[in-house]
Amino acid sequence: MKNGGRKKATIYDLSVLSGSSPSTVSAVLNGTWRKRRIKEATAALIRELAEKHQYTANRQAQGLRSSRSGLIGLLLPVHDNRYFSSMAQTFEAQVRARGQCPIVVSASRDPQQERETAETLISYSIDELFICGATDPDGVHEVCEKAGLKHINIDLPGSKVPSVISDNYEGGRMLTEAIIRQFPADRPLEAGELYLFGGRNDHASRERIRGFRAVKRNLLGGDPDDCIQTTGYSPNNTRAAFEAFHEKAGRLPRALFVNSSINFEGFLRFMAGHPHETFSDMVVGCYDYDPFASFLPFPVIMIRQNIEGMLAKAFAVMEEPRPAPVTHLIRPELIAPRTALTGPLDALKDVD
Amino acid sequence: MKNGGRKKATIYDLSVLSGSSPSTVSAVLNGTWRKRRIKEATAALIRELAEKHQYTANRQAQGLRSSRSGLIGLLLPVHDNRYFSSMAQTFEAQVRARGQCPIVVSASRDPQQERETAETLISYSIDELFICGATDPDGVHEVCEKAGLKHINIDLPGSKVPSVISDNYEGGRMLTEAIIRQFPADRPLEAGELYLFGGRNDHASRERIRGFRAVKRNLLGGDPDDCIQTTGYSPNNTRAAFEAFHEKAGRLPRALFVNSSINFEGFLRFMAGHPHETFSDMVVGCYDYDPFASFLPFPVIMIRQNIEGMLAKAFAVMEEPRPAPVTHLIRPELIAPRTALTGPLDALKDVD
DNA sequence: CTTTTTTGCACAATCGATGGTGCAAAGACT
DNA sequence: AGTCTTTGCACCATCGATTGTGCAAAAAAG
Repeated sequence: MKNGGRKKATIYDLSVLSGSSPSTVSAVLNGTWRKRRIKEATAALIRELAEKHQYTANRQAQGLRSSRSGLIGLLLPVHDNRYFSSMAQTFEAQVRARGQCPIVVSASRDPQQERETAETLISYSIDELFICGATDPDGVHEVCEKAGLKHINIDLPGSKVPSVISDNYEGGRMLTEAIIRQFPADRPLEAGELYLFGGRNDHASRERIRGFRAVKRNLLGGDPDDCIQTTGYSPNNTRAAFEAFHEKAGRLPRALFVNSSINFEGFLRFMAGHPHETFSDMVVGCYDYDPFASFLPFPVIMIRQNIEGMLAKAFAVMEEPRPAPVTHLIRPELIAPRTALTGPLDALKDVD
Repeated sequence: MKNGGRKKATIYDLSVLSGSSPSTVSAVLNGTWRKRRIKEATAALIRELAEKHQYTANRQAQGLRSSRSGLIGLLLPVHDNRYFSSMAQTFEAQVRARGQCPIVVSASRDPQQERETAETLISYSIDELFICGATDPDGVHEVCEKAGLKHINIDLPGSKVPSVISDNYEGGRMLTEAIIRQFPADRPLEAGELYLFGGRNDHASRERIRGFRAVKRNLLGGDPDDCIQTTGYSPNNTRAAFEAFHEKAGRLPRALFVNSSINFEGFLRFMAGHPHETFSDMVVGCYDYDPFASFLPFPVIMIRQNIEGMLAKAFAVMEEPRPAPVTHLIRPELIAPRTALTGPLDALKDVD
């Protein structure tokens, strides 16, 4: 142990050791030293000492002085879901690439928790906030606005700042069409056999449903309201809806459009209580991609939202000086059954 | 907009407004005011003003003064995986319940990135660090130790501080036995038909393999080395191992023990290139639980690690004054095929 | 009406880094 | 040698909250 091994070195420590003033040390270590006409030799000495004593700047002190922290926040509904956790993974990589520190938190889709979480992040002087899948983006906006914090919406749009979201209408169309086309010409799907389950009254669900209805009407004709069951996002409510349907109709629809992978988990819970045969001839489309879901015992067509695309766009928009509060749509991708895509995990090197 | 709507109020602002000194305001707002014998009326006035002006403390300033930040870190290998994202979700809840702010970051299973990430967190003066699934826990330990940061290992053990991990040996035994018992008595599994794929030379893999061998030897007899294929954690390497096996043997083993859900993703990639029939009579056991994986077209027996249990234990150990650097084992749970468990998501209320 | 005690609070130093300002020493120029 | 520049750096206030210390005014005791 070269140094005391205990407390972290500060610019004051280096100042004493180098015989320079703290401000000189600071300038050398934060890169502004040329502007301050510090001699190359002085700088070299200080850098060497910093290295030797493993100096790292105290970010709290830096942040206090500059009212910036180097932290970039991502506010998620939940972590444990492939869509959002991929979002977190990709976000981290992009923030790191910009030399800042990502901080990812979830707020449970609860408007109040969303606002409180934003407040907390603000108290740490985060520099920017990406609001992903928020139930009340404009509520979070208020909080950010008041603190002068730059922010942007992802996945679900707000009205006060720019939003970057999945093209849910187009995705809903693609998925619906793929479901219908999955059936053979000699026994085609009929209008009463295609149901949508899941989602609630948020922008994403509404747009997906709009796409669903448009294509369904076009290809199959009629579309009575009971073909659409908005169950909310809770797996258990979704399961209950399937149970109720099955109870009443004596069977499941031949084809399902499931609003999200979280709703799909509700379907799994239903599956657990029913034998294989119940699902043997059905086709399921799910808005969201999960590799394991793609290999279930019936054809599962999935929509993979373009997470990298959305985040890249969001970062780009963030850099604009005064971006207009418009909504940018990013096209998602249709994934055929039994497809295992590569993901952020593949970027890792696998040491042994 | 009642206040200026721009900058955040500070204790100095409230000091002017209330006619008290900044230190009095500070004491009132951080709860130490009784100790300082501040009058009830004064405190009430200040609280009222704070409320009115939506005062929130600047955590950077607080942290600078106290060299604590209220941040509790969780260092993960990756986000986008159900096991680790559930870990993140549960961690968040536990930290929030303690009135602190969770900060979750990933370090890609790369020893150097692990250390650098820890350094970064330290520069923000985090108060505690939970090191989960680190490739080099003792390396991270060095960094924490030097900064005087309390820390603990989860999921993979280190030797310098306490560790709380899954009982991988017992889990490996349970899973192996369940796989073997899944086969009917009239056509039992034979020794040469049970293979283990995935994992590498880390503690978890070694213990699982040890459990696998013990049970296999006991129930089926012999266990040649080629029944164990440690492919690392990369999905693509895992896939390649399956391809190679299939190429050589002309078929897959009847039974598989897959080391983790990430390795299972490698198996999915293999599956994508082969027809259904290839898997029709096989049984797969996977160390990790994923709800979708549980419903694949063949029996999938899974191990659900007790995440809540591990974290609860870890928090408990953290509170001990000088905990011994021992490893605490938490028993995982065997999950039968076609099981959809509830998870952290179910704690959310689903508003509409 | 003093002396002692208690109450209620203000003052000022401090945490570590930053950046504006000022000033001595060295060099350039007349 | 005297004036003007340039170089190289030190000094000090500042960011917002915390905390040890000190000291008036009020209350209690004598």
